[in-house]
Amino acid sequence: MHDPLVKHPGYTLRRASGAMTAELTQRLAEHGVRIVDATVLLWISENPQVTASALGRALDIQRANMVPLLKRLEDAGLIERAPIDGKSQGLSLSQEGKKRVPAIEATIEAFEQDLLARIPLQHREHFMPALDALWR
Amino acid sequence: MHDPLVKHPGYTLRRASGAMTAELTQRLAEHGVRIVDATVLLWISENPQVTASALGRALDIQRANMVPLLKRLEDAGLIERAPIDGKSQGLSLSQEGKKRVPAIEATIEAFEQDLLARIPLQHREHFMPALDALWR
DNA sequence: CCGCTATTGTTGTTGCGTATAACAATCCAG
DNA sequence: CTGGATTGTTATACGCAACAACAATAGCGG
Repeated sequence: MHDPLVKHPGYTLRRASGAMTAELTQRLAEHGVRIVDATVLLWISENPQVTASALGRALDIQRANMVPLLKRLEDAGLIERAPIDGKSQGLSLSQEGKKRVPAIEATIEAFEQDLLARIPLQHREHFMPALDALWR
Repeated sequence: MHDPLVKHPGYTLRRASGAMTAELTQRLAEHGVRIVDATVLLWISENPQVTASALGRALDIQRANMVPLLKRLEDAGLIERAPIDGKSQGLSLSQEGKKRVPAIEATIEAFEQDLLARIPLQHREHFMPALDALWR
């Protein structure tokens, strides 16, 4: 069977991304969070009192899609909202959030390490710069 | 605003993949096909009389999800099915399909070129091998 | 040749991520 | 003070992938 896609960086990029996403999803499931959740939690952890809009802009998530996401994290008791003014609200980790985020962060960190480790040494250092060039 | 994700290859991979996917989606929309459609069309073009199951295995698409996909391509008059035996059917491009696939292929090829061109020269040759290591 | 297992195509349903349009309330700059 | 921009929110839709189940058929071992 002849494979017309082997040499296509676009297709390969999508496949690699899918595979990695699936694996990280599974690893994070043990903490009861999705990838997006973890990403948001990390961001809030590093930037307390961010606004939902600013968070969405930073992670390229539509304001509208932020709503159920944050509600989920709030219902899980991981984040808290505090009104900044009449229309904005600052997001921060709850006590429970602060307790659980480190483990989530460690999981992600371990994943990133494993990911890099799979790339042959001579290509490894070129990986991030190449990817960065594609969207930044 | 501090960004805790800059150095994460996993996150960057997902972002880059998303950005590229969005762009290719838009380019292919002018031909009235989605990315998956185009991928399937190319594969059928290179492997006439493939079976739906084999196609699914090659592209990692569930047999079940193949159904609406192929129906869409058939309704669009791009592919044809011919029974091989009582339970399998061979897929091939229709006349219309053969007429339109080259333009689709050219679009993809141009996209892949543009994608590679965005990667700084010194990293470019390392891109595919690195990606391949992540899922093959 | 028969029977059992594997395969094929299909249906239905679900989840996740993302996109768009619209709206009320609020902020802010001129 | 007013008008335009911003914020959070609702509702809705699309694209892709996943799972379970099923009938029909193929193909192999005995």
